[in-house]
Amino acid sequence: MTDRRSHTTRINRVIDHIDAHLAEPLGLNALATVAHFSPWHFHRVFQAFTGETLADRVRRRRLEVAANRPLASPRTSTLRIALEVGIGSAEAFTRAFKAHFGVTPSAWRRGAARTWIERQREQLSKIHQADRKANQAAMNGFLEDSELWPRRRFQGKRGTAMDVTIRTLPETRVAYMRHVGPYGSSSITRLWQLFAAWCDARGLMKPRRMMFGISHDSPDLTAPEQCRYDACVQVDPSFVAEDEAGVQIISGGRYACASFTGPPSEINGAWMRFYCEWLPDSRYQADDRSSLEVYDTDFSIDPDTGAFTCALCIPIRPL
DNA sequence: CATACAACCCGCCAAA
DNA sequence: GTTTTGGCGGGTTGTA
Repeated sequence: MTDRRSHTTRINRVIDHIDAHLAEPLGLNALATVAHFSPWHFHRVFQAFTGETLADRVRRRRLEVAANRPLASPRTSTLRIALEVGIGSAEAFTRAFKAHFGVTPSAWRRGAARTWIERQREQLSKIHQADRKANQAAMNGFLEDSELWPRRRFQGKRGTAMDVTIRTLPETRVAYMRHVGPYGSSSITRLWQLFAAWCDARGLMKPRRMMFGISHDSPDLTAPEQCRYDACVQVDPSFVAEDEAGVQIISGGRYACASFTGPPSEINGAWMRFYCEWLPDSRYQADDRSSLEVYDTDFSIDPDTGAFTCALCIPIRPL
């Protein structure tokens, strides 16, 4: 139990390291070094913690990133894509890809991706359906329990046309607690509740700080149970990671930002509209950095509806 | 926490 | 020319 928590930071560091160094060799020995475990012990701990083997994890991430790429730039060869994500040959790529997604990379490009994505979205909406009550309950619990957030009533202004601005966000050091599971579910509300208490105990709530929600995975490609979400608070360089929470750097750079106002149950729909309606018609494409929810220092919650305002930010580069 | 061993997978050559 | 499949040796991985 406490064992599990003391390992959380080290395992998460490895997981983040994998994503940040996909193109490089990621063998057991190298990653065990990152985690400060002996290779043998590390293998066991990692598997117990994540449910998948280290090599499986590395391969899965490489394939997911690769699968995302040809959608944006169909011109680059599959070999090049394979090399960019750290798979050493076209043959290995084809085989691994087919084993994971059920189709060859070229078939994926010619439309198979669509059906995969639709299946993912169906799956997720079923999860949301089943989770509706729990989500409501979590929100109520959150509102009753927490005096940490300022209250403010929002007038009934529903989101109509989303206005999007391109912003350059600074690199930001944050402390975070991670949840792995379907996006938009009640667990994430509970994560924030937990995280707010954790922050408050360390004086990170009283003078308000920038806070962030990070979505590391694309819910269209990654299985719902494997999607990572981090609740984050900005911290000074002197702040060190503690058991339950790690420290990471949010990449700066260009983001497309849309304002969202509403209860947590609606944020997933807003993300979908942003990605499906705005992004394809824009002059930008998403890059490999993670999507962010940005909660400004004037953050507040409507005590009746649970509505709040935040910015949804997609990392972008020009087409 | 270590060793030892079998299975698996990557990387390479060839070819459809 | 690019992508996929098959076969194969050898290194890595997973587990007893």
